[in-house]
Order: sequence, then C-alpha cells, then structure tokens
Amino acid sequence: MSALLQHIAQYVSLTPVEQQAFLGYVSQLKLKKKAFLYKEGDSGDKSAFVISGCLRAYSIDKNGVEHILQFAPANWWITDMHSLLSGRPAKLNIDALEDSEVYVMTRQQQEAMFDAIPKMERYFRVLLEKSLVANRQRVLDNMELPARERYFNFCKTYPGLIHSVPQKQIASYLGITPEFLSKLRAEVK
Amino acid sequence: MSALLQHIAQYVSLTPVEQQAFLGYVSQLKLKKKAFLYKEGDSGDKSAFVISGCLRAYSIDKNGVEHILQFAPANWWITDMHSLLSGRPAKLNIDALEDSEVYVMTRQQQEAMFDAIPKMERYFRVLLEKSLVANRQRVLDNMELPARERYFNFCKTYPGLIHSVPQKQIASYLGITPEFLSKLRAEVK
DNA sequence: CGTCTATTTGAATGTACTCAAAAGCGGTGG
DNA sequence: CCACCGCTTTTGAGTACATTCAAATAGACG
Repeated sequence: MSALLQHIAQYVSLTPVEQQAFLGYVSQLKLKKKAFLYKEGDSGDKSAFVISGCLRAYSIDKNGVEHILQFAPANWWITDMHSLLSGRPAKLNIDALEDSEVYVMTRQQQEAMFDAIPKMERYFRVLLEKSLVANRQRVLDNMELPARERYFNFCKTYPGLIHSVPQKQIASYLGITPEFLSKLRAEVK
Repeated sequence: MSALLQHIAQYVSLTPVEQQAFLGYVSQLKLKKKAFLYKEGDSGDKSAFVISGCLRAYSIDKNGVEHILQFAPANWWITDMHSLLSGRPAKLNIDALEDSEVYVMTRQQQEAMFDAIPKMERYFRVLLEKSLVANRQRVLDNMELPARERYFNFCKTYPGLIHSVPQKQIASYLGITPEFLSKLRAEVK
C-alpha cells in the first residue's frame, strides 16, 4: 500500500473507493540527487510528498547566500506555499539531497481533490496545524536561543539528518554561517 | 451580522442554519486592556477571534524577557496552537493590548463543530495555509534581513500597529532590544 | 501633580560574520 | 586503484551588528 495512503490513514479514514480516487489526483516522480522539483522563478504550483529520500526548500538572498527553510525526509510534504496559494512564480528552490521518490500534486489537482473528497480537508488541516506549531516554535527559538542551543535542539529533533546532510546545510537551516557552526562544534568537543 | 460570520463567508458559504449552528460553538468575551485570555501554565485549550481591539501572544524566556510571537488586531484568530493541539499547559501568554471583544472557542467545541459542519474544515484549512505562509516568511526574513530592514517591513505590513503599540513591543516582535530599535529609528531621521 | 513606565543616549561588551588560507574528504577519470 | 579536482570543513584574525548596563529624559495615567 502506498506510503501516502498510509500517512493519510493516520488522520482520516478513506474508503477503498476514496483511496483509489485520491491516487487519481497525484502523480509519481523520481528525482536524482541535486535534481530540482522547481527553482526560483518557475511555476511552483505543486506540492510534493516524499516517499523515500530527502528534499529541501531554500531561498537565495540578494548576496547569493542560501537559506534553508525546510528539510523534507520520507513522509513529509514540501512546497513553496506562498507560490502555491498566490499562483505567482516560486521564490523558493526545491531540490533533492539524495535520490528520492515523491508524489506530486498540483494546486489544481488539490482543489479538485478537496471538492471530490471533502474528508481530505481535515487531513491537510491537521498537517497545517502541526506545521504551524513547528514554524512558530522556530520563530521563537530564533529569538530566544543562541546559535549553540539551536544547534543542540536541531541535533535532538532531526538526529537522522545530522549524519546525512552536510554541515553547511545545517548551518543554513539554523541561520548561521558554516564557519561559525564549525567553531561551535569545535568548542563542544 | 457577526464579524466572525462575515469573515467565514469570505472563504466558505454557510446556510443560515449552519451559521446559527456555528454560533452555538463559540462564546463572546470582553477583555479589558492588559487582561489575559490565558497565561503560561494555564490550560490554553482555546482560540480567540478578535472582533475589536487587539491581542498579543508572547513567551517569556529564561531571563524573563518577553518575545512577541503574534499580534492579533480585529478579524484575526490567536491561540497557543501547541497547547491547543497537545492539551498541555500553555507556554504562551495571551493578553489584550487595549479593551477588546473576542469570540472564544475551546478545542472541544472546535472539534464538535468540525463534525457538525464539515465545511468549516475548509475555512480553517485556508486560514492555516495563510498563517503558515506568513510564519515561514518571518523565519526567512529573520535569516536574510538585518534588523533595520525587518523594521521597515514591519512598518509596511502593520501600519496600523506602529502608532497604537509601544515601541518596546515592536522590538520584542522583531527579535531585538528596545534600545537597539530606538537607535535604528534615530539614524533614520 | 507625581509616579511609573517607555524611550533615548552613550560606553563597553559579546555573539556572530567576513575574509583568507589550509586541511580534509569524496568522487571521478585516467 | 590511485591521483587529482572540487567542495566542505576547519582555523585564525579582524570587523560589525546587536546586546548589556547605566543614566537621563520624556510620556502616560491615575
């Protein structure tokens, strides 16, 4: 059974017919390491559910520095939500950190899907609630904690990622420079 | 007609019967300036929709410093979503910046309401999408922009708040000290 | 009015950044 | 299979943005 249907089943119970119908609104896609789902300026009207592998969403600031907004390991959704809602070109880049397999759903498909399977409103409503909690906590952490403690928190929260993604990218997620993260790590040892 | 029903009508159309039913799940409350909806440690199992006035949600860090996570002027929802979802005691404080009037809905009422009026899933799903966009942008802004530009952005985004809330609190929202905000403002003039 | 809080200003400090260079590591091709 | 190339990580020195602490001034509210 599809990893996505299993994930959905944690939040709402769909009938077999609804499950089949749902799968009609998504398509499957393989992304090689470093391949993009989309880049800044592209359409960005889709979201992806990661079956295996890991994606990331990041922006590039006016000095050319990358800032990672989100990592998406297996069973996570990832999208440039601003672009998805507004229909405007993406401001984020989304690419694969390793060979990955994802489901893709366009905003059009999603909207049609909501009309066809109203129960799915709840699934996304609940996921959005959880995302919002995590993002708000991240805002607070950035205000309350020094980089050192944000790094410790990251290690606790994403133990899997620490060994699979370059430090440079963890620094980028934490909002600090790779040099500074290196120094933090040095003083811990 | 209630400000809340008007707000809902922007996203989903309820029948008069559903509207009446909906009002059965909320209660109205007046908050004097500085009165709390709840404090850290309290139950926090409710959200509020601001009819008039303005509320704020903030946490207090281990040094006793306040960090404002959200302002809620008229027509905004505000809650400690983490507490709301987990059922655990609030980590945020929510109080009124001025005399305010709000609708209050407990999580229990909300869940019963979702079962009774499934259309309302969409209303909250859409609001959550918008909140998430705003929060993710805030995370990025904190990483990409110096305090000076975050302040300018704030002025553009919340022109109404600048004149009605103390600078101290704007600094707290921006993640800087009131002294530093004062210096930023001085060098602009 | 008088008191309490918010804001301003200044000096000293600290956390994190920039720039530069060296060392480590991984992948790729000869 | 090893050598080389490019990218990541480390280390160091100098710098900048923002904080802390302190004191003076200005404002708001009873």
